[in-house]
Amino acid sequence: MKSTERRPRGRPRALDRDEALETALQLFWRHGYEGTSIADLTAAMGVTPPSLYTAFGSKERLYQEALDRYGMSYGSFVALALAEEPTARQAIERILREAVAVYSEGPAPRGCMLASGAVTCAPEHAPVVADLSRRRLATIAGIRTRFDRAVVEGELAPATDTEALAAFYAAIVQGLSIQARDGAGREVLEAIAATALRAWPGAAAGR
Amino acid sequence: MKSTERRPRGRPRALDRDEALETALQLFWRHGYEGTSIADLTAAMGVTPPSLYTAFGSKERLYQEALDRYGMSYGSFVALALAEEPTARQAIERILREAVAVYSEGPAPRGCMLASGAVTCAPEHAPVVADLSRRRLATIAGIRTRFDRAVVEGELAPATDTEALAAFYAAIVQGLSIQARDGAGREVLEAIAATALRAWPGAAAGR
DNA sequence: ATATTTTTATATTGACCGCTATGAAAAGCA
DNA sequence: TGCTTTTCATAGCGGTCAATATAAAAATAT
Repeated sequence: MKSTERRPRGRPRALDRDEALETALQLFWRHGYEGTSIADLTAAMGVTPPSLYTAFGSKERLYQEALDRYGMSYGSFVALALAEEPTARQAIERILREAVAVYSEGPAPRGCMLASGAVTCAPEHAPVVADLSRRRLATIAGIRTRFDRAVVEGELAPATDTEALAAFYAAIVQGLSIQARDGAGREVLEAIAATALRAWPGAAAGR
Repeated sequence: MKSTERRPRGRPRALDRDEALETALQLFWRHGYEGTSIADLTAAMGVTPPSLYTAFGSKERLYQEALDRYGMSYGSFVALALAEEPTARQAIERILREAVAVYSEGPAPRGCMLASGAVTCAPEHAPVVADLSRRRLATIAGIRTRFDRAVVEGELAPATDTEALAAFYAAIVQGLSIQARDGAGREVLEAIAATALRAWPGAAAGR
């Protein structure tokens, strides 16, 4: 019996916090931080501004929570691949494969929420840009750490510039994100990924 | 003698159109379309709104003119490299080299104005996004055309997927742009470019 | 029943958005 | 010296921005 969950004191909230956060994620993903207004958010959630503010505090904090949620759902494939795949090479292959799938999904492709979110914006929103930048750098650092492990395990040569290699594959993912939003076909995106794998250390280049 | 230039009838304009356009280019480059307000623009130009509107029509048209100017100045190196370099390979090398230099320039790196300009934004500004997308696609098409020529000239194998190869190097440039804005050092950016060249058809991959 | 607590909706807040109506200022033309 | 033409600065247009003051509504607690 779950009767241990006592109802709190006041009026029960009509807003499903989890559902509302998913709605915010979708809007921010498609239109970015500056391109999504509080009015857009409340209309899509079916609530009024005060409900949104008591639940999430501010637009900026709501955006950060949406980014967290993205990292634990649509964007989780990167960390999962790095942790689960037996080799760094296989991890990168899976990351590129899944990036193509996620970024080109739906009638209006959305790319990567981190890469396409808020690269440029007004000076007063600099904290948002800095936060996004930090998240992108953290992703690259994660890839690099996996490459360092591959060096220790003998998969990659000791002289490998793991920082540069991680930055390279991150650049590919960022390029995939932009071109997906530009409407590039899945075949083109897959071809970009395949070409990027030709740069893998020691790999034989194709024709 | 250049006396053939008759002064027009009315009050002479205090606004130097060329100088004002360069100012707009810089602001739009740093802060994007939505992140730059008319007030920002007029303040930086040292004029009042009516002067800006008589000279450029609207914010959207000013942005387009700024993009045109970018393509003929800071961004011209792509078309120049494609036209001037004797081989496609040398053209790509030069594009990557100059992209690193231009994107990481200055105290606050600006990346590529086309790649970082307005990937996501409010639905009402969809025409701006579409215009930028069109310019990015045109750049890729230009690279692809150069690659097709390289196939005809025997530099690249007839079976080369020139569309995919062009999209790949465009993705690298887009990734360079984002990471430059994120503060990546010049060495990292150069290493990304060097890694990308390892994917060149027939090239021997490094360690 | 009454009090307490929390969330809700209504209605605004001041600031800023892109843009423009109005009329004065500055030039050439007669 | 007018008269015409064009650009200029002042001031403000309606609209939207993110965020809130206020108070009614809806639950538990006493």
